[in-house]
Amino acid sequence: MLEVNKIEEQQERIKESLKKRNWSATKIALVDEAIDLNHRRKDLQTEVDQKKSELNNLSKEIGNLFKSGKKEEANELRSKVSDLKADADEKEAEMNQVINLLEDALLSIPNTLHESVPAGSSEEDNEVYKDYEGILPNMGDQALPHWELAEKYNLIDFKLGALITGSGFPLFRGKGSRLQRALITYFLDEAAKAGFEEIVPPLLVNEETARATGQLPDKEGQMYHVTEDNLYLIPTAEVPITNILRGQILEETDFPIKLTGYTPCFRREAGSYGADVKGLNRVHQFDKVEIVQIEHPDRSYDTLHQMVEHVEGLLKSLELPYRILRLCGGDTGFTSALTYDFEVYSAAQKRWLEVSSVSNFETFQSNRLKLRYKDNEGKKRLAHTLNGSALALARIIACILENNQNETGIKMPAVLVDYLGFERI
RNA sequence: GGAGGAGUGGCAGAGCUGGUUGAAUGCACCGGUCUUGAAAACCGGCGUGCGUUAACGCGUACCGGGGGUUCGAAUCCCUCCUCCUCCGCCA
Repeated sequence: MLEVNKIEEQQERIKESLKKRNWSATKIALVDEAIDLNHRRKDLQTEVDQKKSELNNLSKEIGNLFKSGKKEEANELRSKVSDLKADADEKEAEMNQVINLLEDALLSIPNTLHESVPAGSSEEDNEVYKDYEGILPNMGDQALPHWELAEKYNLIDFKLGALITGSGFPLFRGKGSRLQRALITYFLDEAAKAGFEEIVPPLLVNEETARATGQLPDKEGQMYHVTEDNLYLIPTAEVPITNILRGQILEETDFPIKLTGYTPCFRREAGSYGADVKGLNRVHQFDKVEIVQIEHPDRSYDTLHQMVEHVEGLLKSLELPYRILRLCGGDTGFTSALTYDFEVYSAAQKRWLEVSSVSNFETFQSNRLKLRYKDNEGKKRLAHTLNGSALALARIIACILENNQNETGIKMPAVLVDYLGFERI
């Protein structure tokens, strides 16, 4: 959520950013509405405070009168105060109404984009920030897509997953599960080497937590909701891990805070269909190692690029063809100011699959989180939050299987061999 | 799940027969005096949000969250959450 004061100060910049996100003029008017509501809120606040002040003074007077035994006078004043009170209550109710409207308006305005974000409406307009440097593998027509390889070598059973739960819940087995576990451990080890503290967070979160990182209300329908207890299954480890810092006031020397965690991620993915959801391309449950950083505003973009490098290092070590995209305005997430996506080339499907998304949220999350730090002058300021997948497993597995296959089996990336205990499937 | 107890400022800990209590006191912290320096001692300061102000400041709200009673609530009532103790159940 953007800070109200910032909206007023930077309204032109914010409106430009909304245009980049492909917002219509009528929707952009929301910014003016928010500013207007904020003015009304301030006016009402002043009025309410005044009335309350009056009320407080009279109440004190009544107290004093009682104390000094002037009961009649006290009672007389008491009846007079009632009207004033009703008046103040009414104004306060009005103010609360305005606050709610303002809140709604603020919640529906996405983060302000970084200046480097290209304009555009959909993924077609994303900028290739770093293209693949080699020649894309050509496996020929006999190459099998990963779901066929998975069946051939008994690695993943999609039918069993569907039987037990439903489609989009793959069941890994044998060397398939082993590969899964090897990747998780490898990614966590690499994150640890890069200085990230490992976290095992809860997989269900409450409403407040989901709100603080911006999943609510924006992605309400994307999360599985346990209504009985009003808890949500996490769509990413970002949610519980970033919330670790909720409400904290940091010292400048605490930066950077680097956290990582492996969790399964649950996503309803309502509305997806076709080739997009075939095999591991898009599933309701997948595993992911997430990296989260809390940074000083002056350094958050350097940090973003370090995180990009970290992810890049992982993909290089796995010997997968990858490219990096800078997301355009229309494709950048609601909460993000700048997002880099990583895609790996799935050689049998002959398509790029997204495996990581690295974002700087600037103060958009920390405003909701109330995550601040004391600057040199002792003033409290909002910190910047960042996160990235490092990495999301399902599609990585799809690519490893497809890209490394030949007639006799599938070769495992060298960095995984020690974790796996075998070189080939 | 059942019974009981508790949640107050960075921490500890008063207040809880409703009325200068935003909150005693101690510790911690910051500034000063003293000292060659430090410690001790002494003096002063020391929460946050919102509104207002050029600023000093002033107003308002906040004593786990929400709601209620009252002219007035940290103090009374309801409800939810969390923690502790005991019982039950259980990986």
